[in-house]
Amino acid sequence: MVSNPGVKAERATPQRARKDEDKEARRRLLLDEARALYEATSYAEVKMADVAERSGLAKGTVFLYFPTKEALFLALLDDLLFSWFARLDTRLGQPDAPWTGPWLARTVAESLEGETSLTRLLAMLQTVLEQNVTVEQARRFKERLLQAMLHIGALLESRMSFLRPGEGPRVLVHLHALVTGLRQMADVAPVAREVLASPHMAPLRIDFTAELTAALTTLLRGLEAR
Amino acid sequence: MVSNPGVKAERATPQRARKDEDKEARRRLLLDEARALYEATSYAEVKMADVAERSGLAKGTVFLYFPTKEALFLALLDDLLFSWFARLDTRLGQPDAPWTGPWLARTVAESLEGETSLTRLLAMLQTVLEQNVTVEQARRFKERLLQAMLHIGALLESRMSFLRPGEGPRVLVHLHALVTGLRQMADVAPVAREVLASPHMAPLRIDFTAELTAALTTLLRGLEAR
DNA sequence: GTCGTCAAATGACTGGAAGTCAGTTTCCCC
DNA sequence: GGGGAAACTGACTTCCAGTCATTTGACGAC
Repeated sequence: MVSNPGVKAERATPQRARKDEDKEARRRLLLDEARALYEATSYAEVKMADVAERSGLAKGTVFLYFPTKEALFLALLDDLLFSWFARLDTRLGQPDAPWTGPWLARTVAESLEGETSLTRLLAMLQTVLEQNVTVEQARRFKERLLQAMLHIGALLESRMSFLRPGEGPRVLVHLHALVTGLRQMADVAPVAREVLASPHMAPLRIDFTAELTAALTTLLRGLEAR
Repeated sequence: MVSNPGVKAERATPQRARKDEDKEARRRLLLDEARALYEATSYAEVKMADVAERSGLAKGTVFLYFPTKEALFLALLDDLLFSWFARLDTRLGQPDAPWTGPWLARTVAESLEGETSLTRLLAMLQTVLEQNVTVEQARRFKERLLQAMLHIGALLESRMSFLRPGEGPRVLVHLHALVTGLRQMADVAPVAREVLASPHMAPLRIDFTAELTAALTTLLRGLEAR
């Protein structure tokens, strides 16, 4: 790779990332390429060598930035999850928000609409991603997750009067469970997709957004009706 | 392995399983050993070679009974799931059953109490187990799952008057989602267990049975309160 | 400008597990 | 008791995550 002397590259990352800034850019590049591959296939089908190739780097280099494949994908999940939390936070902050159960359910479900990568990764968090990762990385992730859940949980409690103290985060735990579980059922392996195509299988075909909205609405109604 | 001529073995499986009956016994043996290993460790840590060794067979033999590791564990899940369905069915058939929401929630949650293997496997169904399995095996599994859900779903509808037509199976879908999601959160990787031990992490520590009972009760109350 | 240094990058190599298959052995039936 | 079908075996292949000795480019010192 030879730099072109005629054109002044605009903040192109050099061949060697020495500054923290460039390292960060390289890290991002790897996450983006990993995500692109993951969206096109599945976790098992994404090879570290492919991530490297797409990024224009050698395989060994990927392992300088992420010690294991699981660490790479946990970092990706981290990224997607907390940027989603931030977006949800913004949406919930709208001044004209009605704060009814159905509204909240719809808002949450819709905010997860294009977030397939996020919810798919979330469904693998404990069974796959946390299996081969340093305690430190796991801690940082859980710590941030806790922060976010306490923050949003407190917001829920302050706005929805039927929630008792401590129930905000709890609702989020149930939400997390529903998201994880419904994504599993909705986002089905190619093999199973074929199987589910036949008409009588309809009850097992899940529309993620619709089902999440329904379940969450019901759950909130159940809390309100005590 | 030499058979002892002095003792007449009681229905011992011969070295070669030629009768269907003996093949079935061998299949069971493999499933049991796989389960034992899985309960002691995790999916990734169970090696096909270990399953073979524990069963007193060669590695190649395991692959005569199950074409892939995923197929072996999907068969195990199949076993556990449908025997659980049968037990649940029995429990629900008790003549003195009160058929209230909280009762149903408790009954279901309690029936899943010692079933950690079942729920752990369920949480991996789509993300891992269906990834490397024949269409045929996937079809048989889904087909049986559908049967069971329609059966139990119909039972729920007939006993709980607030359920509208078609909502029985739907409740089961949400139940499945909750089970899957809560098991993920409750049954945590060793790394994460250490992380979650600190006191301020309490909101992220989940008691599976308690949380499932709570969520399911709320969900049913929400349906009743329409 | 160029030279020395050192961290970044490389890619051939290792280890380990799933899955294969040609050869071996058992046991059923004639 | 012997012939043959098929169950079983385990060395071998393949594939991929992860390693590490070596190479190379960026940058500061002069």
